[in-house]
Amino acid sequence: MTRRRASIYDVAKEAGVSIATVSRYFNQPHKVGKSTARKIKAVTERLNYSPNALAQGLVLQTTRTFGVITANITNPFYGELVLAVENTASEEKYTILLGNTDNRLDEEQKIIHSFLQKKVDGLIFAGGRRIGEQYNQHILDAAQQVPVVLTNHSIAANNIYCILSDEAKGARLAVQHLVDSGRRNIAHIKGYADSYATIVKEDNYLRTLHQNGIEIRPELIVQSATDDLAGGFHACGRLLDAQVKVDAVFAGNDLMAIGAIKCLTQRGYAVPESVAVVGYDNIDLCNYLVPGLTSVSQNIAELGREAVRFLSRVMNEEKIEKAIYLEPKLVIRGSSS
Amino acid sequence: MTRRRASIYDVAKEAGVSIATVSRYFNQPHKVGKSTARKIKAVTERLNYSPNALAQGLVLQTTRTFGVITANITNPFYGELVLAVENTASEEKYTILLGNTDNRLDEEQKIIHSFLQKKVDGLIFAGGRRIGEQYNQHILDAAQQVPVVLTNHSIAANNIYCILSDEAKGARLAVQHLVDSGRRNIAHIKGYADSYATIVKEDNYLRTLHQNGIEIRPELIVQSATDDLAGGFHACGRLLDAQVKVDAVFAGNDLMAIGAIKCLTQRGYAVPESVAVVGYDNIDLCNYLVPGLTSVSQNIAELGREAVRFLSRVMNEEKIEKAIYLEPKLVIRGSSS
DNA sequence: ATGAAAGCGCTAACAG
DNA sequence: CTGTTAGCGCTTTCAT
Repeated sequence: MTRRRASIYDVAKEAGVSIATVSRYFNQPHKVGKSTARKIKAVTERLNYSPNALAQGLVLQTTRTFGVITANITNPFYGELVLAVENTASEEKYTILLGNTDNRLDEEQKIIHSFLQKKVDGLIFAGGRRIGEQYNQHILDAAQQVPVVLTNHSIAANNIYCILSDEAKGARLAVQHLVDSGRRNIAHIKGYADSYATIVKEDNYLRTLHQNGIEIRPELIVQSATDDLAGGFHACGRLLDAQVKVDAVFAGNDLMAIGAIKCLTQRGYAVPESVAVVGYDNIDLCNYLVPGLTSVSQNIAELGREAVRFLSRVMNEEKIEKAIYLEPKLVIRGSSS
Repeated sequence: MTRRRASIYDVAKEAGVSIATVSRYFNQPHKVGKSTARKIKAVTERLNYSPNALAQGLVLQTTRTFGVITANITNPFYGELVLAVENTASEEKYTILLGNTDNRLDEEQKIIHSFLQKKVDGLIFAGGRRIGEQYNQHILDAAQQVPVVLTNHSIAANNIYCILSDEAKGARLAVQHLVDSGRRNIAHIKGYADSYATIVKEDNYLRTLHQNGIEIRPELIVQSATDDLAGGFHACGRLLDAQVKVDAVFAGNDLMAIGAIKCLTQRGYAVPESVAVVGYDNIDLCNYLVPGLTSVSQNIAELGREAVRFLSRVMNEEKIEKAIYLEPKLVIRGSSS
């Protein structure tokens, strides 16, 4: 049923040449005689031969495989990111191993370990990272063995490359927009407390309010248990339970924003009339919600493309910068105007 | 910077034993003496050694890697499916390679080829497959080498296993629900014309109308160019342009339904008051839309889990059925009542 | 309980 | 232009 595939020996024997010549036929065709090449080609096709990547990997010390580690692939933000990564990788003849951490450190460690054992040529951490030494150590360890790319997270170390969209600016754009629309009671739904992105966003939420001379009210900042639909929904519920005056919500990402809108609507608040909502990430879905969701665009496709580029340039031993920055952009839709 | 990792030889030398013993320590620990084991353990930790999976794969003829091929990972349906697959695979110590075909046959072929070359132990096709011989041939070829699992698509052949949710029944549930709610002008937005799922759904849409004595009007069936948000939006636009009387829409999947709702709302139709909308897949998002989206549930998590189970049971040479069926379930929400 | 050696499939000197 | 051979890192008989 699953019979052994032809090996390079089978091809060599059938074609009446040595395995070295067969190998050359695939890797340095110009070094093979015309007629020999023809023979090998014929046999290759007849036997449906193609080189065993495991054996190649063993001798070449490269697998043309990248490991992609994501927090939650069901979040379209990561879906779009992984898509871009896969597409770019595929163009450059790389393949990707996908791991999902579910935001759990032990899972992440297991995945890294298994990817390294499988000899990936590089690792891409697709966002969602936490801050704190314990979260960095195994990244640093991994970087001892393969180049590592971090998206929206920064660790300064050898062999670690970062792609940062300026989330500080993004958060300011979002909050300033709400202020400019006349909102003064702007709540903030935060993602994971110890995530880099969360801290930056909250910081700039506070900063922007302050700059506009708006009083900061701690009760307007709610922590979401998870950074997804359910998280946003429940966080918003707690906000409203507290009976504070709210006329706008800035959520840490689009899913939480959508969850918040659901909650607001259920409780009779009109969006955007009584409460304006702004999300973050600008996933494709924002365009198709009713009303459309105002959000901060991260240029997800470019994020993914650059992640792969970093790695493949390291592979090619090109000289490269340690980090690049992508500009965020506010996209205004119906949920806030 | 990326220095060579310790090999089994390094460990053997440091521990003063042969490589065979080190290998046994990892694979058949009971065959290794207590004190020898202690020595090896110490060296292993000091050298941070772990076996090279490439070399293991080469000799063991198994990689503990499955290839997962998806049409469009940004669709949360596939996201949730891949999540379930990844989780289950991880539990069973497997790792997954992810490929995205973007619904293109040539891409699919390239991915299959590359996965087989990397010696995956099995292949999972996560939905979105087309009908037609040219779409089946390379699946059949692949099944010559590794077990193949198809979700929501059926090919009867050796080494191919199918997980089918009864989409015929699902479609009937959806349409019957609309009929029962008093709708008589039920439109259908179809996905890719040559996809198995599309054909089954349209067929049962027609059948259900017929059984209820409702006249079938071909102009109520619109073909979407892509089975995503934009596709649903534009297909619905064409439907409305035609000025036909419509009081309900059954879309081939949730994304198309969401796109349709956006279109309807933009043009002043109230959902569900003037037009009811039902989707398919019941992605998590359905719960959080305003109004909630009525949809047919596929039990995505079970779909993914079973896919991996099939493969791992084949690996363990267990006897297994060729196909299993999952029951669909209608989940009624605000978009239709 | 342990070691020697063959072999998994391939690439890259090196020699001719 | 082509063949021989060592070696990538590992598992597994077969001896001892």
